[in-house]
Amino acid sequence: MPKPPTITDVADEAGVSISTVSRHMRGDRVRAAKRIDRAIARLRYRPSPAARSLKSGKTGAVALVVPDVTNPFFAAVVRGAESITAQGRHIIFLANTDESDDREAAVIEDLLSRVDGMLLAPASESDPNPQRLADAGVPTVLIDREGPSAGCFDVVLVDNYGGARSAVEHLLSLGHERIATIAGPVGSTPGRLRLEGYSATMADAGIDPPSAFVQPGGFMEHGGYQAMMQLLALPDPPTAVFVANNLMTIGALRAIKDIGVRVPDDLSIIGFDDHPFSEILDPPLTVVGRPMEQQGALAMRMLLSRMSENPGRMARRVVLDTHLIQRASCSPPRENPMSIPQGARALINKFPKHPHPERGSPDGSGRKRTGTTLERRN
Amino acid sequence: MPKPPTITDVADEAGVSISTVSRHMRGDRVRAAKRIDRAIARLRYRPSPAARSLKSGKTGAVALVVPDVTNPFFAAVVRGAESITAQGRHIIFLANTDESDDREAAVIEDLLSRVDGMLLAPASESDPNPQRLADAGVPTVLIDREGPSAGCFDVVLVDNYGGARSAVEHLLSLGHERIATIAGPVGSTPGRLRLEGYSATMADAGIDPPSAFVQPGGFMEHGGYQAMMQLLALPDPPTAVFVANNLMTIGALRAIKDIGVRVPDDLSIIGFDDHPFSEILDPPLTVVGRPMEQQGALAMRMLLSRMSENPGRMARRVVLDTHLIQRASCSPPRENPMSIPQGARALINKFPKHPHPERGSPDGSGRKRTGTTLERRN
DNA sequence: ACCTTACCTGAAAACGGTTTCAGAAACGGT
DNA sequence: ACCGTTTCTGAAACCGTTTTCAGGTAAGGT
Repeated sequence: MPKPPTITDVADEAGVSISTVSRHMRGDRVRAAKRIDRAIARLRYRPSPAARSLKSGKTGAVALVVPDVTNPFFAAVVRGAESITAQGRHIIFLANTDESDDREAAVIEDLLSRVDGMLLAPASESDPNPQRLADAGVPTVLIDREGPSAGCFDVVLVDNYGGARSAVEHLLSLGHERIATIAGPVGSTPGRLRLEGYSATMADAGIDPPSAFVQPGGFMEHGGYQAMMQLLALPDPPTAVFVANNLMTIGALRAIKDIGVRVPDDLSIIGFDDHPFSEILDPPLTVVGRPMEQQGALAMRMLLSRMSENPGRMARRVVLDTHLIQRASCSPPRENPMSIPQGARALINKFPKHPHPERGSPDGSGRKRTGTTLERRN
Repeated sequence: MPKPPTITDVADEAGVSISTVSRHMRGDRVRAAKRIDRAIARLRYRPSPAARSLKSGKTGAVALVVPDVTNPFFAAVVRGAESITAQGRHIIFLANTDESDDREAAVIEDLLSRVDGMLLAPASESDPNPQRLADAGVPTVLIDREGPSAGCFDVVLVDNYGGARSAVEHLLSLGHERIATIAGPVGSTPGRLRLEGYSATMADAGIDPPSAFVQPGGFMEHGGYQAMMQLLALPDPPTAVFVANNLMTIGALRAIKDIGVRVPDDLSIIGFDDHPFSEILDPPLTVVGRPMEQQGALAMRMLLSRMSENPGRMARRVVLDTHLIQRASCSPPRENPMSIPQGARALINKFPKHPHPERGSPDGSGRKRTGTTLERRN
């Protein structure tokens, strides 16, 4: 374990002072340039980031704080952000917050003094953490979600409202009226806006959906599962469902599969966020798509510019467009109301309002659909 | 932008020397403890990581270098690793290498002096980078892939060979003989071992598959797509395919869907690595599963212990078990050879051996299946 | 030769902590 | 009251850079 060489070693080797070496590294013209380069190469010298940032106050690092890297959307954001820093001289700290304000506070506290800037997807809109960052003077760009002090931060959003609207309008145009939604937490920007988009579009169409048609799913897979179960258990179930995020869509589709409902014959489904798998589902899933990697890349670009430019500049607010990707999970509603198989109804009733702890046992994964006896119901 | 308080400010405020403050922070008994705490709270003092690591030589950070966070497997690994450090006093640098040795070298060079340890999934087995880390004295744990100097590094693998074997044995037990595989790069540990598992199991069964039954897919989605196209174009196509990773499986399924082959009637499919979507595919996908988050968590635990314990300890090599998750994408082979629809054959021929640059145009995602009459429903 | 200007250089002072060292204060036993 | 311990303390050195400052040297004009 030979200790790494310092600038002093290089200076000695090259027969100059450390100041000269330092200047050479910075790019200044220096007489001994060649000798210094040789010394650096021979010694395999790398300047110490710690010493450097102690002196300069800059760390050369950027933090990226997201609720969950496992969510393909945030994975894409990470990738997009990373693709920008990769070319420049910044590296990325990554942290998960598990959608918790407290965890987020802890994470931020940790990262605060280690970075020159931060990309943050706040857990909720009431989250006080962005303000904390502002107080500490850390340049910050919010991703996908707005904070409580909206307007004070750079932020990169997508048109959640418009996306939801286009989804619901698509369903309306197919002739659906009994349209339900599985919504995210209203405390988060996407959760709130996608729900508002749904509600407004329904209202515009002159439809006042029953309150049970808005099911909270918490942006989690099992929440989507439960929510869909609730919808299917309704005496008068919807003919179409707009599921407001990718994870919940998986859960909802699992529920649909468990019950044996046919898509799109019995029920039309439209999700939010595309995924490679969406295309190979049967039927291929219609979704609201958005430029995910671009969202991350753009946010990182904005952060870098905010870090280098005048920091007092007005906050920028970018809203990216969504686009409807029509596949085959939506069709006109059937004339007769959908029928839920007998055995399935028992299964539905096993999932009442209260959240269940986790996804079922590992073995449950192989479960085949239940019986197929049909029972009319309205 | 009030400059953050330093230890000197705290010392002044508390009326002691900086040494005393420093000792108090470290946990030593100190008379002025209470006053110091008050000063710290009042000033919102946070010690500077830069100064700290300059003196101590420790950074409190750990690097996690993976080929691609967008791959659900690595996303899970990140999450697992993160769940371990979250409790302790380390934070994570994340970097993608895009499966390139060169990019990896650059990334590592950057990270080298900023971390106390590194978790690395090397791009290839001939990758010289782990050795570079060893030379630099950075504690390193390899994830999922072994380096050239196997045995010199701690490493957390899964039983790739056994997993592949169980997949192929499953197909054999169903009566298949014409079993093909879509393999990863043989230069990588999982690619090589999963292929070896396939080959050995076939040999044990007394079967010598034609060489065209081993299609390289490069662990990428479009590679899996092409590979499956190749297999389907064979005059005598396989009755079952073992796809050696998750991304390639998506591509393979897209190809299958595009051509209109029925699973499992025409072709049995088994993938490697489970995914929430696998369960809701039609038919649900049979896969070789493995504990992904645990793999990341375990690797991180090993790294932390290696960093704290005697660094000269023998390298540990952990191999985690895989498990077969039987769903519905495999069945006994049909008696008559599968028939490829006429129109589809033209499509197949559009994808010859040479790799195509990227996944088709963004708009291609909405493509409906080509004109075949094969409609399937159960 | 001499002075100016333009470069380039090395010594030294930061940056904000940790750690060593020697000494001061408190303590306990006689 | 004295001495030997133990516990606590502040001054100062150090970690590896960057940056300021005051020269020093070479080039250019007279």
